[in-house]
Amino acid sequence: MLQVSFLRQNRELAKQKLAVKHFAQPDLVDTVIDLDDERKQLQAAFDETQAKVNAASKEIGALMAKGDKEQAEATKAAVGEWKKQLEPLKEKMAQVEIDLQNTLVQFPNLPHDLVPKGKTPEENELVKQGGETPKLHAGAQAHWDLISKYNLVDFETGSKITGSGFPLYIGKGAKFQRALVQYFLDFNIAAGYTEYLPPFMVNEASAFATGQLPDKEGQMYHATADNFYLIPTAEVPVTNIYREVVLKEADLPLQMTAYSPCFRREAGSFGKDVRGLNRVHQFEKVEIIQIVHPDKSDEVLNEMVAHVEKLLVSLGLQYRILRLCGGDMGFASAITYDFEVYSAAQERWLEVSSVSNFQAYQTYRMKCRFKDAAGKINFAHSLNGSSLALPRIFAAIVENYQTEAGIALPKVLQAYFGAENLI
RNA sequence: AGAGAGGUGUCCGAGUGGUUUAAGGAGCACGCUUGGAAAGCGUGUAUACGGCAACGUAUCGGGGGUUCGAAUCCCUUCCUCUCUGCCA
Repeated sequence: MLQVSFLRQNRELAKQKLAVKHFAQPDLVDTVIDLDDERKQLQAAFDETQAKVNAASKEIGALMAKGDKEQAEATKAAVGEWKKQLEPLKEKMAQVEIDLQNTLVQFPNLPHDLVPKGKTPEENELVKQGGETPKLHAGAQAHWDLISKYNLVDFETGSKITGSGFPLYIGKGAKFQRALVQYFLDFNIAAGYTEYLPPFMVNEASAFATGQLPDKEGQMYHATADNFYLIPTAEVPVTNIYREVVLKEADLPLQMTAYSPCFRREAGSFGKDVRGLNRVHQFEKVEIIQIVHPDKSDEVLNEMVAHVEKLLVSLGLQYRILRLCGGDMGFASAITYDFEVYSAAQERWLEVSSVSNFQAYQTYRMKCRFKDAAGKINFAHSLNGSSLALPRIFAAIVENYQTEAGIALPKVLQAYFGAENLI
Protein backbone atom coordinates (compact mmCIF):
# COMPACT_ATOMS: atom_id res chain seq x y z
CA MET A 1 0.00 0.00 0.00
CA LEU A 2 1.27 3.46 -0.81
CA GLN A 3 1.57 6.03 1.93
CA VAL A 4 -0.63 9.11 1.81
CA SER A 5 2.22 11.27 3.01
CA PHE A 6 4.33 10.12 0.06
CA LEU A 7 1.56 10.80 -2.45
CA ARG A 8 1.02 14.21 -0.91
CA GLN A 9 4.65 15.19 -1.28
CA ASN A 10 5.18 13.58 -4.70
CA ARG A 11 1.87 14.02 -6.46
CA GLU A 12 3.17 14.35 -10.01
CA LEU A 13 6.01 11.88 -9.62
CA ALA A 14 3.54 9.28 -8.34
CA LYS A 15 1.34 9.79 -11.41
CA GLN A 16 4.32 9.39 -13.75
CA LYS A 17 5.39 6.22 -11.95
CA LEU A 18 1.88 4.81 -12.03
CA ALA A 19 1.88 5.37 -15.78
CA VAL A 20 4.90 3.06 -16.12
CA LYS A 21 2.72 0.37 -14.56
CA HIS A 22 -0.11 1.32 -16.93
CA PHE A 23 -2.36 2.19 -14.02
CA ALA A 24 -5.64 3.37 -15.50
CA GLN A 25 -6.76 5.95 -12.91
CA PRO A 26 -3.91 8.35 -12.08
CA ASP A 27 -6.49 10.86 -10.78
CA LEU A 28 -7.04 8.61 -7.77
CA VAL A 29 -3.89 10.27 -6.40
CA ASP A 30 -5.86 13.50 -6.13
CA THR A 31 -8.86 11.66 -4.71
CA VAL A 32 -6.70 10.23 -1.94
CA ILE A 33 -5.29 13.60 -0.98
CA ASP A 34 -8.75 15.19 -0.97
CA LEU A 35 -10.10 12.39 1.21
CA ASP A 36 -7.17 12.73 3.55
CA ASP A 37 -7.75 16.48 3.84
CA GLU A 38 -11.36 15.80 4.69
CA ARG A 39 -10.35 13.18 7.24
CA LYS A 40 -7.96 15.62 8.95
CA GLN A 41 -10.63 18.27 9.15
CA LEU A 42 -13.19 15.88 10.58
CA GLN A 43 -10.77 14.52 13.11
CA ALA A 44 -9.80 17.98 14.32
CA ALA A 45 -13.48 18.84 14.85
CA PHE A 46 -14.20 15.51 16.49
CA ASP A 47 -11.18 15.65 18.83
CA GLU A 48 -12.07 19.14 19.96
CA THR A 49 -15.61 18.21 20.97
CA GLN A 50 -14.56 14.89 22.45
CA ALA A 51 -12.02 16.72 24.61
CA LYS A 52 -14.84 18.87 26.00
CA VAL A 53 -16.91 15.76 26.73
CA ASN A 54 -14.00 14.07 28.49
CA ALA A 55 -13.30 17.14 30.63
CA ALA A 56 -16.96 17.55 31.56
CA SER A 57 -17.29 13.87 32.48
CA LYS A 58 -14.41 14.24 34.89
CA GLU A 59 -16.07 17.30 36.36
CA ILE A 60 -19.28 15.34 36.89
CA GLY A 61 -17.30 12.77 38.85
CA ALA A 62 -15.88 15.51 41.07
CA LEU A 63 -19.30 17.12 41.55
CA MET A 64 -20.86 13.78 42.51
CA ALA A 65 -18.11 13.27 45.06
CA LYS A 66 -18.87 16.68 46.53
CA GLY A 67 -22.59 15.87 46.55
CA ASP A 68 -23.50 18.72 44.21
CA LYS A 69 -26.19 16.77 42.34
CA GLU A 70 -27.78 19.80 40.76
CA GLN A 71 -24.63 21.09 39.05
CA ALA A 72 -23.79 17.52 37.98
CA GLU A 73 -27.15 17.17 36.21
CA ALA A 74 -26.64 20.51 34.46
CA THR A 75 -23.26 19.41 33.18
CA LYS A 76 -24.74 16.13 32.01
CA ALA A 77 -27.20 18.07 29.88
CA ALA A 78 -24.37 20.04 28.29
CA VAL A 79 -22.50 16.83 27.53
CA GLY A 80 -25.64 15.46 25.93
CA GLU A 81 -25.60 18.36 23.47
CA TRP A 82 -21.98 17.83 22.51
CA LYS A 83 -22.55 14.16 22.05
CA LYS A 84 -25.33 14.91 19.60
CA GLN A 85 -22.82 16.90 17.53
CA LEU A 86 -20.34 14.05 17.78
CA GLU A 87 -22.62 11.43 16.22
CA PRO A 88 -22.68 12.71 12.62
CA LEU A 89 -18.97 13.56 12.79
CA LYS A 90 -18.17 10.03 13.86
CA GLU A 91 -20.21 8.55 11.06
CA LYS A 92 -18.72 10.83 8.42
CA MET A 93 -15.22 10.16 9.68
CA ALA A 94 -15.72 6.39 9.55
CA GLN A 95 -17.06 6.69 6.01
CA VAL A 96 -14.19 8.90 4.83
CA GLU A 97 -11.68 6.50 6.36
CA ILE A 98 -13.26 3.57 4.56
CA ASP A 99 -13.27 5.51 1.27
CA LEU A 100 -9.64 6.49 1.79
CA GLN A 101 -8.61 2.93 2.56
CA ASN A 102 -10.57 1.53 -0.39
CA THR A 103 -8.95 4.04 -2.73
CA LEU A 104 -5.49 3.50 -1.35
CA VAL A 105 -5.53 -0.27 -1.80
CA GLN A 106 -6.24 0.18 -5.49
CA PHE A 107 -2.79 1.57 -6.15
CA PRO A 108 -0.12 -0.88 -7.24
CA ASN A 109 3.36 -0.28 -5.93
CA LEU A 110 5.33 2.37 -7.77
CA PRO A 111 8.00 0.96 -10.07
CA HIS A 112 11.70 1.38 -9.40
CA ASP A 113 13.65 3.73 -11.71
CA LEU A 114 15.20 0.73 -13.48
CA VAL A 115 11.85 -0.67 -14.59
CA PRO A 116 11.33 -0.46 -18.38
CA LYS A 117 8.13 1.19 -19.63
CA GLY A 118 6.77 -1.69 -21.72
CA LYS A 119 3.38 -3.30 -21.45
CA THR A 120 3.73 -6.91 -22.58
CA PRO A 121 6.10 -9.79 -21.71
CA GLU A 122 7.88 -9.21 -25.04
CA GLU A 123 9.03 -5.84 -23.70
CA ASN A 124 10.81 -7.30 -20.68
CA GLU A 125 14.48 -6.47 -20.66
CA LEU A 126 17.01 -9.26 -21.04
CA VAL A 127 19.64 -8.70 -18.36
CA LYS A 128 21.75 -11.79 -18.63
CA GLN A 129 21.85 -15.20 -20.22
CA GLY A 130 23.97 -18.15 -19.15
CA GLY A 131 24.54 -21.85 -19.65
CA GLU A 132 24.54 -23.92 -22.79
CA THR A 133 21.66 -25.15 -24.90
CA PRO A 134 21.69 -28.92 -24.42
CA LYS A 135 22.10 -31.07 -27.52
CA LEU A 136 19.42 -33.71 -27.32
CA HIS A 137 19.43 -37.00 -29.16
CA ALA A 138 17.09 -37.55 -32.07
CA GLY A 139 13.59 -38.37 -30.89
CA ALA A 140 13.98 -36.45 -27.65
CA GLN A 141 10.62 -35.93 -25.98
CA ALA A 142 8.87 -33.23 -23.98
CA HIS A 143 8.46 -33.84 -20.26
CA TRP A 144 4.79 -34.76 -20.51
CA ASP A 145 5.74 -37.73 -22.66
CA LEU A 146 8.77 -38.64 -20.52
CA ILE A 147 6.92 -38.59 -17.20
CA SER A 148 4.28 -40.83 -18.65
CA LYS A 149 6.85 -43.12 -20.28
CA TYR A 150 8.73 -43.56 -16.99
CA ASN A 151 5.65 -43.29 -14.77
CA LEU A 152 6.92 -40.30 -12.76
CA VAL A 153 3.73 -38.25 -12.67
CA ASP A 154 0.12 -39.34 -13.23
CA PHE A 155 -2.14 -36.43 -14.18
CA GLU A 156 -5.21 -38.54 -14.88
CA THR A 157 -5.31 -40.06 -11.39
CA GLY A 158 -4.61 -36.64 -9.90
CA SER A 159 -7.67 -35.42 -11.79
CA LYS A 160 -9.71 -38.29 -10.44
CA ILE A 161 -8.66 -37.57 -6.87
CA THR A 162 -9.05 -33.81 -7.03
CA GLY A 163 -9.26 -32.21 -10.44
CA SER A 164 -7.10 -31.19 -13.38
CA GLY A 165 -3.86 -29.50 -12.42
CA PHE A 166 -3.31 -31.57 -9.28
CA PRO A 167 -0.48 -33.88 -10.28
CA LEU A 168 0.12 -37.21 -8.57
CA TYR A 169 3.86 -37.87 -8.33
CA ILE A 170 4.84 -41.53 -8.23
CA GLY A 171 7.94 -43.49 -7.17
CA LYS A 172 11.08 -41.81 -8.51
CA GLY A 173 9.01 -38.79 -9.52
CA ALA A 174 7.93 -38.29 -5.91
CA LYS A 175 11.39 -38.92 -4.54
CA PHE A 176 12.89 -36.48 -7.03
CA GLN A 177 10.55 -33.76 -5.73
CA ARG A 178 11.74 -34.47 -2.21
CA ALA A 179 15.39 -34.37 -3.32
CA LEU A 180 14.91 -31.02 -5.03
CA VAL A 181 13.20 -29.51 -1.99
CA GLN A 182 15.98 -30.74 0.27
CA TYR A 183 18.73 -29.44 -2.03
CA PHE A 184 17.14 -26.02 -2.44
CA LEU A 185 16.61 -25.59 1.30
CA ASP A 186 20.17 -26.64 2.11
CA PHE A 187 21.49 -24.26 -0.53
CA ASN A 188 19.52 -21.36 0.98
CA ILE A 189 20.48 -22.25 4.55
CA ALA A 190 24.16 -22.30 3.56
CA ALA A 191 23.74 -18.72 2.32
CA GLY A 192 22.49 -17.58 5.73
CA TYR A 193 18.73 -18.08 5.49
CA THR A 194 16.80 -19.53 8.43
CA GLU A 195 14.41 -22.32 7.56
CA TYR A 196 10.72 -22.10 8.45
CA LEU A 197 7.90 -24.57 7.91
CA PRO A 198 4.83 -22.32 7.96
CA PRO A 199 1.08 -22.97 8.06
CA PHE A 200 -0.28 -23.71 4.59
CA MET A 201 -3.47 -21.78 5.23
CA VAL A 202 -3.67 -18.16 6.30
CA ASN A 203 -6.37 -15.91 7.67
CA GLU A 204 -7.76 -12.85 5.96
CA ALA A 205 -5.46 -10.39 7.73
CA SER A 206 -2.36 -12.24 6.50
CA ALA A 207 -3.65 -12.50 2.94
CA PHE A 208 -4.35 -8.78 2.99
CA ALA A 209 -0.97 -7.86 4.44
CA THR A 210 1.10 -9.29 1.59
CA GLY A 211 -1.27 -7.92 -1.03
CA GLN A 212 -3.14 -11.08 -2.12
CA LEU A 213 -6.35 -9.48 -0.87
CA PRO A 214 -8.17 -7.72 -2.26
CA ASP A 215 -6.23 -7.80 -5.55
CA LYS A 216 -6.01 -11.54 -6.15
CA GLU A 217 -8.96 -12.88 -4.24
CA GLY A 218 -10.13 -15.07 -7.12
CA GLN A 219 -6.69 -16.65 -7.49
CA MET A 220 -6.68 -18.23 -4.05
CA TYR A 221 -8.54 -21.28 -2.80
CA HIS A 222 -10.80 -20.21 0.02
CA ALA A 223 -11.81 -22.50 2.89
CA THR A 224 -15.03 -20.68 3.62
CA ALA A 225 -16.15 -22.55 6.76
CA ASP A 226 -13.19 -21.07 8.64
CA ASN A 227 -12.44 -18.17 6.29
CA PHE A 228 -8.90 -19.37 5.63
CA TYR A 229 -7.04 -19.12 2.34
CA LEU A 230 -4.73 -21.83 0.98
CA ILE A 231 -1.41 -20.17 0.43
CA PRO A 232 -0.40 -19.36 -3.15
CA THR A 233 3.22 -19.10 -1.96
CA ALA A 234 5.17 -19.40 1.30
CA GLU A 235 5.78 -15.65 0.98
CA VAL A 236 2.38 -15.07 2.56
CA PRO A 237 2.74 -16.90 5.89
CA VAL A 238 6.45 -16.21 6.26
CA THR A 239 6.31 -12.46 5.59
CA ASN A 240 3.39 -12.27 8.03
CA ILE A 241 5.61 -13.49 10.86
CA TYR A 242 6.55 -9.83 11.15
CA ARG A 243 3.10 -8.31 10.73
CA GLU A 244 2.45 -5.62 13.37
CA VAL A 245 5.94 -5.92 14.78
CA VAL A 246 8.41 -3.18 15.70
CA LEU A 247 11.89 -4.59 15.18
CA LYS A 248 15.19 -3.29 16.43
CA GLU A 249 17.49 -1.96 13.73
CA ALA A 250 20.06 -4.57 14.79
CA ASP A 251 17.58 -7.37 13.94
CA LEU A 252 17.89 -6.51 10.24
CA PRO A 253 18.34 -8.09 7.80
CA LEU A 254 15.99 -11.02 8.42
CA GLN A 255 16.64 -13.85 5.99
CA MET A 256 14.09 -16.62 5.82
CA THR A 257 13.53 -19.63 3.60
CA ALA A 258 10.58 -21.99 3.53
CA TYR A 259 9.30 -24.95 1.60
CA SER A 260 5.58 -25.12 0.96
CA PRO A 261 3.08 -26.45 -1.48
CA CYS A 262 1.47 -23.60 -3.40
CA PHE A 263 -2.19 -23.54 -4.34
CA ARG A 264 -3.34 -21.40 -7.25
CA ARG A 265 -6.69 -21.39 -8.96
CA GLU A 266 -5.14 -19.89 -12.11
CA ALA A 267 -8.61 -18.72 -13.03
CA GLY A 268 -8.68 -17.46 -16.58
CA SER A 269 -5.41 -18.98 -17.73
CA PHE A 270 -5.51 -21.13 -20.82
CA GLY A 271 -3.68 -22.02 -23.95
CA LYS A 272 -0.17 -23.10 -24.78
CA ASP A 273 1.28 -22.65 -21.31
CA VAL A 274 -0.79 -25.20 -19.51
CA ARG A 275 0.48 -28.51 -20.82
CA GLY A 276 2.07 -31.03 -18.44
CA LEU A 277 3.80 -29.43 -15.49
CA ASN A 278 3.96 -26.00 -17.11
CA ARG A 279 0.96 -24.73 -15.15
CA VAL A 280 -0.74 -26.57 -12.32
CA HIS A 281 -3.01 -25.76 -9.38
CA GLN A 282 -0.78 -27.32 -6.74
CA PHE A 283 2.98 -27.28 -6.86
CA GLU A 284 5.99 -27.30 -4.57
CA LYS A 285 8.21 -24.31 -4.05
CA VAL A 286 11.07 -23.19 -1.86
CA GLU A 287 10.94 -19.47 -1.21
CA ILE A 288 13.47 -16.96 0.10
CA ILE A 289 12.24 -13.88 1.96
CA GLN A 290 14.13 -10.94 3.41
CA ILE A 291 13.11 -8.02 5.58
CA VAL A 292 15.78 -5.34 5.43
CA HIS A 293 16.73 -1.74 6.14
CA PRO A 294 15.28 0.55 3.44
CA ASP A 295 18.75 1.75 2.47
CA LYS A 296 19.80 -1.82 1.73
CA SER A 297 16.97 -3.22 -0.35
CA ASP A 298 18.49 -2.44 -3.77
CA GLU A 299 21.69 -4.15 -2.80
CA VAL A 300 19.89 -7.12 -1.23
CA LEU A 301 17.81 -7.59 -4.37
CA ASN A 302 21.01 -7.95 -6.39
CA GLU A 303 22.34 -10.45 -3.87
CA MET A 304 19.17 -12.49 -4.10
CA VAL A 305 19.31 -12.47 -7.89
CA ALA A 306 22.94 -13.64 -7.74
CA HIS A 307 21.93 -16.35 -5.25
CA VAL A 308 19.22 -17.79 -7.50
CA GLU A 309 21.55 -17.58 -10.49
CA LYS A 310 24.16 -19.62 -8.62
CA LEU A 311 21.53 -22.23 -7.85
CA LEU A 312 20.52 -22.52 -11.51
CA VAL A 313 24.16 -22.73 -12.60
CA SER A 314 24.66 -25.57 -10.12
CA LEU A 315 21.83 -27.46 -11.83
CA GLY A 316 23.55 -27.01 -15.21
CA LEU A 317 20.48 -25.47 -16.81
CA GLN A 318 20.57 -22.81 -19.47
CA TYR A 319 18.93 -19.72 -18.06
CA ARG A 320 18.20 -16.09 -18.68
CA ILE A 321 17.35 -13.23 -16.36
CA LEU A 322 14.72 -10.68 -17.35
CA ARG A 323 13.92 -7.35 -15.79
CA LEU A 324 10.15 -7.15 -16.02
CA CYS A 325 8.58 -4.15 -17.68
CA GLY A 326 5.92 -2.08 -15.92
CA GLY A 327 3.05 -3.84 -17.62
CA ASP A 328 4.20 -7.35 -16.76
CA MET A 329 5.09 -6.74 -13.13
CA GLY A 330 3.16 -7.86 -10.11
CA PHE A 331 0.86 -5.52 -8.24
CA ALA A 332 2.91 -5.12 -5.07
CA SER A 333 6.40 -5.17 -6.57
CA ALA A 334 8.68 -2.20 -7.22
CA ILE A 335 11.05 -4.21 -9.37
CA THR A 336 11.07 -7.86 -10.42
CA TYR A 337 13.60 -10.13 -12.06
CA ASP A 338 12.27 -13.28 -13.66
CA PHE A 339 14.43 -16.33 -14.19
CA GLU A 340 13.67 -18.62 -17.08
CA VAL A 341 15.28 -21.92 -17.99
CA TYR A 342 15.44 -23.21 -21.50
CA SER A 343 13.57 -26.36 -22.31
CA ALA A 344 15.29 -27.83 -25.35
CA ALA A 345 12.52 -30.35 -25.94
CA GLN A 346 9.73 -27.76 -25.85
CA GLU A 347 12.05 -25.22 -27.50
CA ARG A 348 10.87 -22.49 -25.17
CA TRP A 349 11.78 -20.64 -22.01
CA LEU A 350 10.04 -21.58 -18.76
CA GLU A 351 9.74 -19.22 -15.83
CA VAL A 352 11.17 -20.82 -12.70
CA SER A 353 11.75 -17.92 -10.34
CA SER A 354 10.65 -14.40 -9.74
CA VAL A 355 12.68 -12.21 -7.40
CA SER A 356 11.15 -8.93 -6.28
CA ASN A 357 11.73 -5.93 -4.10
CA PHE A 358 8.47 -4.75 -2.57
CA GLN A 359 10.15 -1.86 -0.78
CA ALA A 360 7.69 -0.61 1.86
CA TYR A 361 4.54 -1.67 0.00
CA GLN A 362 3.95 -4.82 2.04
CA THR A 363 5.52 -3.59 5.27
CA TYR A 364 3.34 -0.50 5.31
CA ARG A 365 0.25 -2.64 4.91
CA MET A 366 1.55 -5.05 7.52
CA LYS A 367 2.84 -2.43 9.93
CA CYS A 368 6.26 -4.06 9.99
CA ARG A 369 8.58 -1.39 11.34
CA PHE A 370 11.92 -0.98 13.00
CA LYS A 371 13.27 1.50 15.48
CA ASP A 372 16.53 3.16 14.50
CA ALA A 373 19.33 4.30 16.79
CA ALA A 374 17.65 7.67 17.31
CA GLY A 375 14.42 5.92 18.39
CA LYS A 376 12.59 6.86 15.21
CA ILE A 377 10.13 4.34 13.75
CA ASN A 378 10.56 3.46 10.06
CA PHE A 379 9.02 0.96 7.71
CA ALA A 380 11.33 -1.89 6.71
CA HIS A 381 11.58 -3.17 3.13
CA SER A 382 10.55 -6.68 2.14
CA LEU A 383 11.83 -8.83 -0.71
CA ASN A 384 11.22 -12.34 -1.85
CA GLY A 385 11.99 -14.81 -4.58
CA SER A 386 11.56 -18.41 -5.54
CA SER A 387 14.59 -20.50 -4.89
CA LEU A 388 13.12 -22.40 -6.63
CA ALA A 389 9.68 -23.44 -7.93
CA LEU A 390 9.75 -27.15 -8.64
CA PRO A 391 7.46 -28.15 -11.53
CA ARG A 392 9.28 -26.37 -14.34
CA ILE A 393 12.68 -27.23 -12.90
CA PHE A 394 11.50 -30.82 -12.79
CA ALA A 395 10.32 -30.50 -16.39
CA ALA A 396 13.54 -28.85 -17.56
CA ILE A 397 15.80 -31.40 -15.90
CA VAL A 398 13.77 -34.33 -17.20
CA GLU A 399 13.87 -32.91 -20.72
CA ASN A 400 17.41 -31.54 -20.84
CA TYR A 401 19.04 -34.50 -19.09
CA GLN A 402 17.24 -37.17 -21.09
CA THR A 403 19.39 -39.73 -22.86
CA GLU A 404 18.47 -42.60 -25.10
CA ALA A 405 18.89 -44.89 -22.08
CA GLY A 406 16.99 -42.85 -19.49
CA ILE A 407 17.36 -39.57 -17.59
CA ALA A 408 20.63 -38.39 -16.03
CA LEU A 409 20.91 -36.01 -13.09
CA PRO A 410 22.92 -32.85 -12.37
CA LYS A 411 25.89 -33.74 -10.15
CA VAL A 412 24.66 -31.72 -7.17
CA LEU A 413 21.43 -33.71 -7.02
CA GLN A 414 22.91 -37.20 -7.17
CA ALA A 415 23.61 -37.43 -3.43
CA TYR A 416 20.18 -35.98 -2.64
CA PHE A 417 18.43 -38.43 -4.92
CA GLY A 418 20.63 -41.32 -3.89
CA ALA A 419 21.54 -42.38 -7.44
CA GLU A 420 23.56 -41.17 -10.42
CA ASN A 421 20.59 -41.14 -12.73
CA LEU A 422 16.92 -40.42 -12.30
CA ILE A 423 16.10 -43.38 -14.56
C1' A B 1 -16.15 -30.68 19.78
C1' G B 2 -17.96 -29.88 25.27
C1' A B 3 -17.02 -27.62 30.33
C1' G B 4 -14.14 -24.24 33.16
C1' A B 5 -10.26 -20.38 33.85
C1' G B 6 -7.83 -16.54 31.59
C1' G B 7 -5.83 -12.37 27.86
C1' U B 8 -3.56 -5.36 31.25
C1' G B 9 2.78 -1.58 28.98
C1' U B 10 9.38 -4.66 27.07
C1' C B 11 8.30 -8.49 31.07
C1' C B 12 5.84 -9.79 35.88
C1' G B 13 1.64 -7.94 38.10
C1' A B 14 -2.47 -4.69 40.84
C1' G B 15 -6.87 -2.84 39.39
C1' U B 16 -14.80 -5.12 39.16
C1' G B 17 -18.09 2.28 37.15
C1' G B 18 -15.48 8.47 38.72
C1' U B 19 -8.07 12.32 40.88
C1' U B 20 -6.27 5.49 37.07
C1' U B 21 -3.28 11.07 34.49
C1' A B 22 -3.15 2.27 34.47
C1' A B 23 -0.45 1.22 41.22
C1' G B 24 3.85 -1.66 42.42
C1' G B 25 8.06 -4.50 40.86
C1' A B 26 11.69 -6.15 37.18
C1' G B 27 14.38 -5.04 32.88
C1' C B 28 16.58 -1.34 29.78
C1' A B 29 18.69 3.84 28.90
C1' C B 30 20.79 8.24 30.84
C1' G B 31 22.56 11.07 35.10
C1' C B 32 24.47 11.44 40.27
C1' U B 33 27.54 8.63 43.53
C1' U B 34 32.56 5.50 42.94
C1' G B 35 39.58 4.64 41.93
C1' G B 36 36.41 1.13 38.97
C1' A B 37 32.12 -1.77 39.58
C1' A B 38 27.92 -3.33 42.47
C1' A B 39 24.45 -1.31 45.68
C1' G B 40 21.90 3.26 46.39
C1' C B 41 19.48 7.76 44.58
C1' G B 42 17.22 10.55 40.53
C1' U B 43 15.12 10.89 35.59
C1' G B 44 13.23 8.53 31.41
C1' U B 45 11.18 4.17 29.10
C1' A B 46 4.24 1.98 23.92
C1' U B 47 1.79 2.94 19.20
C1' A B 48 -1.29 5.61 15.71
C1' C B 49 -3.72 10.10 14.07
C1' G B 50 -4.22 15.59 14.34
C1' G B 51 -1.20 20.06 15.71
C1' C B 52 4.64 24.63 14.26
C1' A B 53 4.13 23.68 19.32
C1' A B 54 1.75 23.42 24.02
C1' C B 55 -1.23 19.71 23.71
C1' G B 56 -5.51 16.87 22.06
C1' U B 57 -7.85 12.15 20.43
C1' A B 58 -7.81 6.79 20.23
C1' U B 59 -5.86 2.12 22.01
C1' C B 60 -5.92 -2.73 28.60
C1' G B 61 -6.63 -9.47 22.58
C1' G B 62 -10.34 -7.70 18.20
C1' G B 63 -15.29 -5.69 17.10
C1' G B 64 -19.92 -3.73 18.94
C1' G B 65 -23.11 -1.90 23.02
C1' U B 66 -24.82 0.40 27.96
C1' U B 67 -23.34 5.17 30.62
C1' C B 68 -22.30 12.07 31.58
C1' G B 69 -18.03 8.60 32.48
C1' A B 70 -15.69 1.63 30.97
C1' A B 71 -9.43 -1.95 31.82
C1' U B 72 -13.90 -2.61 35.04
C1' C B 73 -20.83 -3.96 33.12
C1' C B 74 -23.37 -6.46 28.60
C1' C B 75 -23.07 -8.89 23.59
C1' U B 76 -19.91 -11.02 19.99
C1' U B 77 -15.40 -12.92 18.10
C1' C B 78 -10.23 -14.59 18.26
C1' C B 79 -6.39 -16.64 21.10
C1' U B 80 -4.02 -19.26 25.51
C1' C B 81 -4.29 -22.75 29.63
C1' U B 82 -6.78 -27.01 32.44
C1' C B 83 -10.13 -31.14 32.24
C1' U B 84 -13.24 -34.32 29.04
C1' G B 85 -14.06 -36.26 24.06
C1' C B 86 -12.04 -37.43 19.22
C1' C B 87 -7.70 -38.26 16.40
C1' A B 88 -2.22 -38.78 13.03
